[in-house]
Amino acid sequence: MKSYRSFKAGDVILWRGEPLEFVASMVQGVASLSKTLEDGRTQMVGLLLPSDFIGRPGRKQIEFDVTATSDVTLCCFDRVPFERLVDETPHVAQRLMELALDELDAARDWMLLLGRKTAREKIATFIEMLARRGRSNTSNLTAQSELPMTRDQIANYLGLTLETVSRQFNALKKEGIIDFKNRHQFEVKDIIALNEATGDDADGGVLS
Amino acid sequence: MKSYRSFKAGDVILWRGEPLEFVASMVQGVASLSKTLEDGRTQMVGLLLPSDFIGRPGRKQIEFDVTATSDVTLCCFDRVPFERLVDETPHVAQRLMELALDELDAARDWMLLLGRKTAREKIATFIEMLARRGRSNTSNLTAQSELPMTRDQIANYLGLTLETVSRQFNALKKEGIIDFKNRHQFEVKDIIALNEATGDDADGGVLS
DNA sequence: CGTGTTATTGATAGGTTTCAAGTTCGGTGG
DNA sequence: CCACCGAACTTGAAACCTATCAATAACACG
Repeated sequence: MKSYRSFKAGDVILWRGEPLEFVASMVQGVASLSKTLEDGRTQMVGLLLPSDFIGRPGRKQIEFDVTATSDVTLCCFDRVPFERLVDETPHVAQRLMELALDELDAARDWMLLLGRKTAREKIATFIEMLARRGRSNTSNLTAQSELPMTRDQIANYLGLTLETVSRQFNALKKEGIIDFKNRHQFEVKDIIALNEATGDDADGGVLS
Repeated sequence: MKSYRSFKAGDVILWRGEPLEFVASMVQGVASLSKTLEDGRTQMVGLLLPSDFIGRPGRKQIEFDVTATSDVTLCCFDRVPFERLVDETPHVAQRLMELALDELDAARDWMLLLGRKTAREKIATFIEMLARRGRSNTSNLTAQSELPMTRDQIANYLGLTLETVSRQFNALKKEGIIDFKNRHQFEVKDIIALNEATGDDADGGVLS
């Protein structure tokens, strides 16, 4: 009933519409949920990080593709016994509800970003999000952080083109707000300015 | 524990961050969920129609404003007894989970629209959505439908400006795809063309 | 019938995309 | 170990779409 499965960067984990035979928990790596228009334009509609959950009780299929962004390891459970577990354990059902509501909040934040933010604001928001994670609270927010995707994937996440992503990264670098150790390691040099560049309300209670 | 409350078009039903004292079910009218950036740009992140539910078990506040788009009547329940009900009735908890997952799917469709669709595609998608509702299945999709919001509200829903909304409506009218009886009553004259204008995959199984 | 709100229409400006070269980087095989 | 090769990224110029600004028109309500 429980098993581990691995995927290499770029592998498709689940296709849209495919019958859902298992649910899973992310063990390591980054995966993305994405939707595609008829002519090939795509938009990521979610990001899966370690400890995130794939699958939904009561649904036999999903409306988006799930793709491994980096190498991914999943801990999978057969769907049928899992659903029995959910039915019998109110605590588990409640936890799944929590997760769904968290995802919904995240989706709505992203809708604001996609619909109303400029390219610069989108990039700043994305960087701030990455920098905030890992270094979960007080400790120095200005340390090295990992950029876990290519420019093209970032563009699909932010509703931009890869060229615009590249330009905005380098603009922020030129202004001394961030710096790159290499293409996938960056450091925030000026959190205040970064936060101002997001277009959001001041600090969100994280800055001193 | 149960009561009815009315709001006039434009009234704010709930402010972001306000402690949530009740949950509610929409009885009549249209309400919208929206988020606002520091400088006033706003984006609707959801639409509430009759029978939709407001509130989330286990959460004491919400991360967006809820505003009455038209005159609205709500059927309200005090939060505390409602949560007791949810805890004690697995069937209700399950139903709420369903609703949350439906909202999540809708939010993700909207992310694709906001991130990747052109103004024309956004308008076409919006119109098709309105036309599909009410007339829930087979019966003539090409009847009068109601436009339940102002151009400005539509713009905030689609991530556009009101001028662009107006121009795209009139472009589709000029092409004979839709027609307006007045500013808030329209008719779809050519569903095929409308569907093609959405940018989505063919028909979604609704056309013959 | 005014009067204010909502919608249309036009002209212009601006931000992103698109198209097109280059460049850097990491890995691979000679 | 180094040269090469392809993928990922950067950079530039032009085109295009949408926003912005501004004026007019249509509508709804008293």
